[in-house]
Amino acid sequence: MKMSDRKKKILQIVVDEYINTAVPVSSKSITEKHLTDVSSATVRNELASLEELGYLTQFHTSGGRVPSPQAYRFYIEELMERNDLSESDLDYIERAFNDKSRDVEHLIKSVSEVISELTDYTSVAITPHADKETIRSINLLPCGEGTALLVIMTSERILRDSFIELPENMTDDELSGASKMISQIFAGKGLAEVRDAEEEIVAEFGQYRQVMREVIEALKTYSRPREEDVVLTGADKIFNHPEYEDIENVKNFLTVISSKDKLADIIEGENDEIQINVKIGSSGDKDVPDDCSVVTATYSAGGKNLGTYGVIGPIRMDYPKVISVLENVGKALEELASGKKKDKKDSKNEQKDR
Amino acid sequence: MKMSDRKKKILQIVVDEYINTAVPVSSKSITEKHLTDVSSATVRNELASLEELGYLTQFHTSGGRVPSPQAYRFYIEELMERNDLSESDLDYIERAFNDKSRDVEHLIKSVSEVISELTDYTSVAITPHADKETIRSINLLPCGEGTALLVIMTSERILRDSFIELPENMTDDELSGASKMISQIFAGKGLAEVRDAEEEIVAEFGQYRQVMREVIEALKTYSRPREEDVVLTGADKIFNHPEYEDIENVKNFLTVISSKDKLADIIEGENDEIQINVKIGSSGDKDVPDDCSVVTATYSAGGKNLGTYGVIGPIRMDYPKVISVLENVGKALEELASGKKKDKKDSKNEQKDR
DNA sequence: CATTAGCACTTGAAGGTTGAGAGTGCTAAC
DNA sequence: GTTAGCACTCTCAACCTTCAAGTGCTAATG
Repeated sequence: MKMSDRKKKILQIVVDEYINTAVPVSSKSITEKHLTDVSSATVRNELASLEELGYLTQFHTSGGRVPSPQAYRFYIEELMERNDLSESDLDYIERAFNDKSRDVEHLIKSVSEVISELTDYTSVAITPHADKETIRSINLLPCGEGTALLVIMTSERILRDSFIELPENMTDDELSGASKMISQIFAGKGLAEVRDAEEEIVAEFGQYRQVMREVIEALKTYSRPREEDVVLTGADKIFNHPEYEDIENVKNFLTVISSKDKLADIIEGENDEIQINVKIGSSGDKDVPDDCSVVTATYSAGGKNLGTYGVIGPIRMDYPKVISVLENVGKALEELASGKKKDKKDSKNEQKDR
Repeated sequence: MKMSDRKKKILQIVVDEYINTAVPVSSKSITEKHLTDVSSATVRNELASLEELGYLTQFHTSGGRVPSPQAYRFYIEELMERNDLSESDLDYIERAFNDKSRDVEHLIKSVSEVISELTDYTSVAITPHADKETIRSINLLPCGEGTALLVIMTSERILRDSFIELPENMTDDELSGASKMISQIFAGKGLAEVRDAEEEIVAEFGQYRQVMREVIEALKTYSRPREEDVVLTGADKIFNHPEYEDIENVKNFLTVISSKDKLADIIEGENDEIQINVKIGSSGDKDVPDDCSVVTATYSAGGKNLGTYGVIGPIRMDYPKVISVLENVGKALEELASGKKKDKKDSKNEQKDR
């Protein structure tokens, strides 16, 4: 059955209304507030039909109707009206990113905060996956007791959280020599590439074979997002939404967000080329709770991936608002990145508008 | 009024029982399970007296009695019986710390996990405060686009999360020069000392004044614990305890733990010399929720501070278990630290037993 | 043939009643 | 000082009733 325009209109009203009020919507309320030119009986017929099509559900026969996940998807695809952010919201974004963006790790935190604050949902962010980046240089800094700090500069950022064990009696000078040598060999190679080619590389390496092996070992820890790469902000925001008066929902939610591993899986989706990605309920096979939606966006500026950001919250989410915020934050980041580069080096990035 | 031995005994029974069952305890249950040689009426008299003394409270006249915060304090001071950990728990601790303790940041995570797992409460940990440490060396690594990574080696560990902005056109060689110079001047000084002496130091510094200023600026961020220094594990564990069936309690709890700042304040107490520290309810003026207890321990080995660890949970906490776990984890850490040092350098740390 | 008025029907939420069960406080006896 | 016994209080669950909301259906209407 084809959806008539009126059906669409009614579905849109239901979703809008339910998002705003969290109360199942009745035929009467529709005719009173939005569709004053038909009677509630007519709307009832349409509602019954929409229910048959799988867009609406009722908890019990006298309780009004609630959109199904399918309805939300349709709503986002075709029905939703973008509403612009308020002046104050735009201001807030403007002021939030002045010069904090020194590196991805810091940036990610403030962006995540902004998103959570403006949307009133819990925000999750994850740094871009290091695997695809190429190594620019490798530094080994002595730090006493036979260990060294490994600092890897990649094309995109700095990785600095690994320690390696040194052979006995290695002097600082030898370490510095090894550091330079390794750096030269790895420069220009991809992180994943080095990890996988392991044996050959170590073999052709003489004196510093052990150090080399340790370095490669350390590189392996970057194949998965680390805990530090996943940022969570505003977990307590869920209590602003009535679905979380129910302890079971809170339990679900908290269980998911207390594992950074799970979080990483959830928001690190296939959203490489897609700008904004919406997962509703258990749509995917991932371990998103049935009653949650996740909206994510991957930002990049000047070819540089700036991470994936998103919100996680109830299915009854204010999608227009969330999507607006994500879009506007994205714009602001692009401007910041390209503007900054221009200031410093006269970059050739053209402004991207959508 | 002086507490008779029997009163103490009864109070102990009440606290033990309530900790285990979470159900208000009645005079009858006491005489049935523990004090079989007196009648329930006698116990009732004692209970009434204990209530008058402020150790017990009743919700309603027929609901059995519940220990007050005061009772828990007394219990911990005088009544509690330490029970040894089970073999499997000891094993678990044993296996948990093999060679993960490469540096405090990593150590803190695994220790926190162990504590949460064994106690079944949410665990919080915080790295030692950098302020008291002395600087061993300072390294500036170039990382493109006019910025440098600042790596500070202190007496205790490595701080490596700051970036500083470089003057225009500074070459890598110049940077390396500045790095060495700054390192020499700061070596041996305390972190706080350098921060506070700011102006004098900068003044007597010539060529690299701007870099210097940036370095000091960066040092300032270590005066407070950073988000990365606070680790939270097992937040979802609270649902294993019946007090958190109540949404209000969950709300309180989640609000506190979702701010790393607040968490830091809570567990970073005055427990410098005290081994184990227990805060019950709103005993202090801190922002511990009224219905929460916090038990913390600060570990050190060989004069090296290893951080503060603890659990946060309901007032009705299994103190004997928690304290045992904290003690045993502490022992294991000491052994690990001294054992390791012995392996490597034949350290002179004598084994500390208690 | 789509629309509508009208009405019976279903359901949950709120409020009240009741009885059972638990636990205490008190008193009088030992 | 201890205890048996009993009246009293309070909660909890079950049950009922009433009320309001909202629907589905039917028959009338243009």
